[in-house]
Amino acid sequence: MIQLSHPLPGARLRLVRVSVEGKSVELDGHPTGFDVFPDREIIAMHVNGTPADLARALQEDDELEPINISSPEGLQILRHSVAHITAQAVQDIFEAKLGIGPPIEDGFYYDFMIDTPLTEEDLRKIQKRMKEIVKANQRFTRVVVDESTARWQMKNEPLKLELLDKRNESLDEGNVEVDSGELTIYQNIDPRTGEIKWQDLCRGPHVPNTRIADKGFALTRVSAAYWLGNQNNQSLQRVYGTAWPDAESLAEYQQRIEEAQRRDHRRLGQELDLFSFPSEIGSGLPVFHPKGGIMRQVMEDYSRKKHLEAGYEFVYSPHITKQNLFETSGHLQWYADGMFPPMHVDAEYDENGDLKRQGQDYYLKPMNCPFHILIYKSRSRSYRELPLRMFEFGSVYRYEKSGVIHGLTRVRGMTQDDAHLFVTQDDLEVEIEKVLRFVLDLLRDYGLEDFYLELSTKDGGEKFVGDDQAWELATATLKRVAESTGLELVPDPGGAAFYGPKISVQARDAIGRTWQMSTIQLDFNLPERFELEYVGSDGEKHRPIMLHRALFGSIERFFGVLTEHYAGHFPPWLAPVQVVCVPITEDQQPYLEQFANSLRSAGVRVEVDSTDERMQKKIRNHTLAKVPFIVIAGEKDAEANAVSFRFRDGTQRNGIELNMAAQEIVDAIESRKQV
RNA sequence: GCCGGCAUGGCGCAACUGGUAGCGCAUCCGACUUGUAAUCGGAAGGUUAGGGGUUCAAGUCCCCUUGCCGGCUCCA
Repeated sequence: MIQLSHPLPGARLRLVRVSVEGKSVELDGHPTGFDVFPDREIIAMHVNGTPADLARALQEDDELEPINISSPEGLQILRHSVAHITAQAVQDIFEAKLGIGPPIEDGFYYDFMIDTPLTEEDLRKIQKRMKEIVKANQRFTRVVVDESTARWQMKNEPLKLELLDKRNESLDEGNVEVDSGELTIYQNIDPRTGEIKWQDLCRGPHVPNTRIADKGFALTRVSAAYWLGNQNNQSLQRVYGTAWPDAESLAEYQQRIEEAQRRDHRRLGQELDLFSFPSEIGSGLPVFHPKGGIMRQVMEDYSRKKHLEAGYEFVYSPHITKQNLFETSGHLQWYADGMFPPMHVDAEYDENGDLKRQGQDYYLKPMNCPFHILIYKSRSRSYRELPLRMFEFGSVYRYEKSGVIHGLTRVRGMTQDDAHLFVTQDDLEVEIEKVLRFVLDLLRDYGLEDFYLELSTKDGGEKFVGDDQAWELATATLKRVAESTGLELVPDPGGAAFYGPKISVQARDAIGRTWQMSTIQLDFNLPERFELEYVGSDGEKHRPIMLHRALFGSIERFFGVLTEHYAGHFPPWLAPVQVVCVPITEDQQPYLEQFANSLRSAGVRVEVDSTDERMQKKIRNHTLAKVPFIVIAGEKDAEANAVSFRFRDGTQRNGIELNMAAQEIVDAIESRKQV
């Protein structure tokens, strides 16, 4: 047993026995968490499993666990507290009403109702004020209130009053302001005067004082956000910030952001001359330049080869079709908003302007599935030919809302590496398993290694086709297959499309960001709508099950993801230019030309830099262009029948014999390894 | 779609409160011929995204359109 406080001799004691991290402790007087956790790194605690402020008075038999500022929960509390400081600063400077201010990944935000939008300069002012508040070391103080007191205290905060109204209706769990338990207000109190500087309706807990935020925070941006995330509600000003236990962690975070910016595929696409978005063409419609073009070709060719090996058949379909097809498929009912408007053709009018011939509407296709279905339906099918796997690099067009278009990751015109599989109920599980393994293997070949799976299931609601039993069976099958991979499986209840559950493959890139890649989607809907059939061994007609499967999602998006994953340092097999030869003087040019020719005949993408730049400049140019192999030869190399390698990271290897050099380059390309 | 910001030679940027558009890189020409990240000199290149307006005068102020950026909402 540990005695934490030392009572005066002879004083009468009121002893409180609590358990601290499983150890029994006796405390005297009116102890709080501060008595148990004096360490400055401990900013809050769990009391009987519930997070609480350190200032909370301890009760007999309380079980206490510390919350360290650097733990995930501690960081959330810190960030939430800094959100309060932000709000106080904003209200000190502007006439603003409070929205909500929760912690988010790596930071927090706070929403405000404010007449004039905030600017970058305002952000600096707010941050300056925040520093003053931090310095003043205000105490976060929790006050339990009843509803009428809360309403009185928040009488000038219309949005908070709205939250109190909502509390009486139904409350979302995880709401940081109020929950269905007791109502609390957090007051920021000046430690010298005891004056209440600011207060907010809030569930807490919070750090003990503003000083704890110290040097580890920064406001990052302002933007608009809808009140309660509903686009029918008013638009608020959202201030984003980040907060960390110390200045070093903040700097580290800021470096991480900079690193992500350096990797931004939009920037690298420009710098490396891979692709562009000519505004003349239209928003979200990329063109691939020769360097990006060859990369795409390599990516696609490799994918084709693998699909062929895995028993897929290649099909082709047009980019537009008559309206009727998308009526049958249901796309026009469900997704008309996301489709480009129709083009009306073939209508003819006489000289009076009267209709002579009925025209019709054609649509750009947003999906390939109806076309593949028509191929399936082109003749009757036997169970013997199932599973039937149709693959197409299918170009689709979706009318994405203007505000969501983003580089190559969200476009209006894209090419899906799309496959549709028609399977019997009996083959379903085996086939899903095959598809999932195929997908993971192929992604690994492109250099992504770290995956987890997400299982999107239906969650009540009416917007679903197919009977419950079919859903349950399909969901269970997907789950079994997903689990068999041994990868982490994250449930996504309610995430299913209306026509079927799905597994999606999420990949983590080189700097730990996750991207949704492939989806494997079950479809109960389309086989029904198109009345797909096959003849079984029993001679009867049966309905096949359809699987939709996009592997990269879209080539464009995958291209963008790979660009960011590799930061433009593509492995040789993908790099647009694999080798550049740099002669030290003009004299070595023919020597290197010959070497380059031998590589070229082995299929290597190689250039000889015969410009009259100095060789240092050439090395710089090709390093910046992120060419995997720079092959240098001077007089010494030529005499020795050798060349020198220089790599993107600046390392070099000199005097490599010509055949060895060529072999090494070809091997690196063929094995798809990174150099 | 919504809120805010931005748009200047191929690229990256400059031009104070309105006063006749500059720089670096890249490009082209010439000189130099060099062992691992920028040789020197010269030339050419812009109706300041497009359209309209205010003004003696607009890159700069106002309106519309297009595109981009940061978020929100959305993503079959």
